[in-house]
Amino acid sequence: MMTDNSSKDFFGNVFGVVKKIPKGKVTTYGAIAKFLGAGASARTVGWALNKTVGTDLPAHRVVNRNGELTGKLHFSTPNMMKELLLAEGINFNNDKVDLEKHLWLPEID
DNA sequence: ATCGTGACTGGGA
DNA sequence: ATCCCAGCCACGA
Repeated sequence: MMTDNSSKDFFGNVFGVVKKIPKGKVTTYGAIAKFLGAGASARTVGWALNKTVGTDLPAHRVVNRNGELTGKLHFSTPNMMKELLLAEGINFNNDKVDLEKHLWLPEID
């Protein structure tokens, strides 16, 4: 439930969605932004996730539209993000996530 | 209050 | 195919 600070701030919404990403799946910034109604504020989504680093939020499951681990440099180590995804059974196409297989879209719970 | 920045996206050259 | 440019929203100073 979103009785917490969720749905109050854009950040809260992002956190809630990211937490709902199933294991072995990934989503894109644009998908989250669009789900929140912002649509074009995909940049703000990533920026919000920047604050989530060090929290329980699986930010490593969020990639850009091309499936690239754009935020890998924001993690503790650049290789951690890919390692985490690999550990979840996500397939990689070179250094990009196979969105066709693992793309997950947020939905109203 | 204004200005600048950003883990993005889409379209054009 | 790749590279560059402009637009978009939210937050910090």
